[in-house]
Amino acid sequence: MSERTPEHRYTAELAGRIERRWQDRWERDDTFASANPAGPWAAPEDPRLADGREHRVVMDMFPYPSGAGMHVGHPLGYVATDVHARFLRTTGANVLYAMGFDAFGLPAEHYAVQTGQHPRVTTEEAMSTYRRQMRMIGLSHEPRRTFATIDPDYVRWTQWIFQQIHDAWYDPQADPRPGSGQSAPGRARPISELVEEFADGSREVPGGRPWGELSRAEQARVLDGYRLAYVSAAPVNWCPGLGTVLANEEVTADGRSERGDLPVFKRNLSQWMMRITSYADRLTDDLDRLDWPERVRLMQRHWIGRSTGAQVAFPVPTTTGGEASLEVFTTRPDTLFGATFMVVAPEHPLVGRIVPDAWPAATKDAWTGGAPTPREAVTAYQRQAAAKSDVERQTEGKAKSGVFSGAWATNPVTGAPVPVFVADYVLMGYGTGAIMAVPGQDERDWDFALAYDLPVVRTVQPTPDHPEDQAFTGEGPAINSANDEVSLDGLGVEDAKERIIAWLEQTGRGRATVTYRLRDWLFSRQRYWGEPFPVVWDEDGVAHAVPDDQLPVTLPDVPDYAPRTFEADDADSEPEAPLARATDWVHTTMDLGDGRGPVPVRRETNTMPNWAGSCWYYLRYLDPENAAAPVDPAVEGYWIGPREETVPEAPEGAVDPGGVDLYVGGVEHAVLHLLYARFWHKVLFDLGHVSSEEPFRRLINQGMIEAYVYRDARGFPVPAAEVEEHTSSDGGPSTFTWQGQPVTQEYGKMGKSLKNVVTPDEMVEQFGADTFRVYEMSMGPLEQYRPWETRAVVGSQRFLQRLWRNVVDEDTGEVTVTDETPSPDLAKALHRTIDAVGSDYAALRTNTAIARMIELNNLLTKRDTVPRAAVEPLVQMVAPVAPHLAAELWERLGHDDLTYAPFPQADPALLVEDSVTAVVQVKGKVRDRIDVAADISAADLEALALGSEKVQRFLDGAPVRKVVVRAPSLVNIVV
RNA sequence: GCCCCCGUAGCCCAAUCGGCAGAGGCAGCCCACUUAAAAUGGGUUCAGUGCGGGUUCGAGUCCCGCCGGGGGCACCA
Repeated sequence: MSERTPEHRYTAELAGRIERRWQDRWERDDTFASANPAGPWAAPEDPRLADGREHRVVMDMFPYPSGAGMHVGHPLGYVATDVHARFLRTTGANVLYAMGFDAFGLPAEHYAVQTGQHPRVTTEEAMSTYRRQMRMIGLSHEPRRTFATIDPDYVRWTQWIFQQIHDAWYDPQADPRPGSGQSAPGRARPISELVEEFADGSREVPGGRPWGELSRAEQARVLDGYRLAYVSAAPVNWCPGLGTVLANEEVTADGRSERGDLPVFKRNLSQWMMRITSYADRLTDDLDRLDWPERVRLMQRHWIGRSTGAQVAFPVPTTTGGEASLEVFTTRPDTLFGATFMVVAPEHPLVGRIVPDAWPAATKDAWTGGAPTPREAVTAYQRQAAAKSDVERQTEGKAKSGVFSGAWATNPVTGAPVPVFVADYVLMGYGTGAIMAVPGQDERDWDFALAYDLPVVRTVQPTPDHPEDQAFTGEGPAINSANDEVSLDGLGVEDAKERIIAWLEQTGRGRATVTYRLRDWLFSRQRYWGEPFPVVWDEDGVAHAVPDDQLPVTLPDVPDYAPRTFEADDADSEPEAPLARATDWVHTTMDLGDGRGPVPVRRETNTMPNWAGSCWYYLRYLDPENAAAPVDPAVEGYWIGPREETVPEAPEGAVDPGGVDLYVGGVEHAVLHLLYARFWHKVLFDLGHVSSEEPFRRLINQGMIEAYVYRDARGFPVPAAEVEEHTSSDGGPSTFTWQGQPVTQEYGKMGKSLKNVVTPDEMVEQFGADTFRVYEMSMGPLEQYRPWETRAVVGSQRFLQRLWRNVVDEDTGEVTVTDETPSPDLAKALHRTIDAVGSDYAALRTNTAIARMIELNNLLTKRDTVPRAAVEPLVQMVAPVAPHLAAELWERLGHDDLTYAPFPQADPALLVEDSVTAVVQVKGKVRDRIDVAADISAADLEALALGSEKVQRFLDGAPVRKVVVRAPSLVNIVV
């Protein structure tokens, strides 16, 4: 700083002093504490809980604290929610704004392995960096509501919720809970109610034997078929390079791990699953009742992938002389007459029972794969398919391979024999794992029919211009679709579907059905740094919940917490849980409360995925110190219970699902965290623990702040901060150099390896936190991606400096405002600004709010004196974005804390104009402007416009055909 | 291949219902202050809205077709 800088100029240095002072004061005074109506913090006398006062829960997706700390992109959403929370406090609402940490997970474990420290130590360090940075930029989180997912008290309730889910089953016939907005039956119920129904015979036990005759282990196995959290040996995604199994949502389309980009293999492993598929309908339907970005709702709908169609039975003889029923799922039952062959997945369980000893007479050479018998052909094909990784299947593209099973099924509508093929383009995990192939109307089936010389029957009339050599997947009248009992000929696709389903149901050959792309959620991981399952196994191999008084089950210390990883493509490796190494911890005795007394047990050694902690943290913010429940029901109902009014675009008559009022976070969680959390929340709703049906009522995806990357001639990134720009004189594009060498510019993410990271710490140091906040908020709409440009930050600093100077003399530090009454023009400008800024804040249009405030501030700057009555409301308006500066000015202006000072009210009388400038157009082009009274009548305005000299000149005597008048602003004359 | 989002000054962005293309910021240029520079203050230049059609009295905004950028899904029967 030069000695010539005025002593009281709003510099980064002064800003820093002001900011630290107010941060200390807010902390000391507990300024941002919100009021709870019940639970351990009940404060019913708090005025904010009075009738008619609003309440709002505002939150961000909590961070996963990495050792590197935040760069300027991370706090974008945090600043936006902070601005909104601060604004809402000035409207009198009880505002809950809190932040915690998502602290379990693989990166923390990796980082810990690298640094040789326990993950808890490195995680705590990272969290304290984040806390420092969040305090530094003035986020108004409520300190007493913070926690981390690794806190034992939090883990205790995560484990408790797991047990609730484990001890529940989904009854598709059960009535929804009262108050629910569900349109169809279905609800989770306690598993004890299922046991009662089995025991008293009101529900048949699968397998047919009476419940009492089943052994403990047999009963457990039956219940596993119902529990919402269960152990299954189904094929799962095994990632040897990470040493853990992964959920479908964590595997990319090309069969690699989302984290680390390593190969993933399908393996049959015994793992914990969550029965999220039971909620598929509600998870799809209830999206309509949420105020979420359309693309996120679309992504969830696609992920759940509900499709309606029919299940149809094709009879097929078995090798033992009997008859089996090969069930297929189709979305096009109207094309059943064109089903000329069938395809089953290589893993289909029926394959073993239908493959004959010898090739039947009609077998074509191309069908056998060169094998002497069907059994050999099928076995060879199965082996070949199993050895293929998903990556290989991908690279093979759409070329169809397969082999004839030797079996002929019967098309139930035509009675014709159809050959059954085994091919890997049919997936065991979708539908029934078997399809009826209709080459005439399906491209994949067409390709297969072509490759294996199979007949094609068109059952939908193609359009005249449709090529002969392609499947026709469009709409058209049915053809070739009749038997003695039913005819679809001439019907459109929808009508044909309806008629054939009716016939199938009448004759017992099939039924309408719904199928989903969504699979159950694989919930166990082979890693150390996660929540231990609150589960032990007894000597019968039965899983038991750890009794409630022994929660939380805490992580044991192990000699080596690193996951056991393997060569990335070692598909045959076996997962190995790090907790299994803590043998003293694993083998213990426990009284399971079933009358047996203490028995030897083995602890579950898998841990939960890190999604577990983020599935319910928003609930814990509401009541973080409750020792009796995850959240007091009265507290939950107050904060996030259903509202009277629905979200803006909810369907007519919908019931509001409740949930957090504003949730801001990245779109990368569209089908992971956001789907999982919705699922848990619905289970908790069904079991009566919460009154809301959804966790997040309104969601906004904040955009990402990106940055330019500069590369030298070798393509290596150079430090972006040291690059010099050279503008060209002829208006062409700029060139860039680093240390005299030419470098290229590209646009991308901010990252350490790209040498373009800018940290909030640097920005606060150079400009102050308020300037940093104003800059981030003025860059554009919250949802937008935008490039960071450090040299542009000075614009925000100038704004705050000018505001400061409008109140405080830079040389003396004296407050200079006057008590004069603002001129009518200034008063109008002020009230228009108040009106616009208020609605902009409410709608989270902070960028335009800031532009309005700059405009008003520039107006004040031009004046010789600044009236107190004009600048005080401006200080209040600026407070959400620049809270420290505003608090300081507010105090210097002679007031107390402004956190809860009511937002300025616009005087409606000052919003209306006495006169306006009306535009007169001739044929849509502006030809004149005239000042008219704001309440001028259409007829008067038209007369004025037609009388305009300029207009007459442009009309040039041409007859007027039509005059469009939009009083008082516009007239358009058409000739 | 299918689906979704976005293209407005050199750059970031405004423009409630279809009604004057410009609120705000950066950069550039000019001026003041300064021995000078920085900082600060004042002023100012700059686009007809990616391209081509259409609807309309009137289109950045609505419709159709392209082009470019970003994202999601991808043998899902």
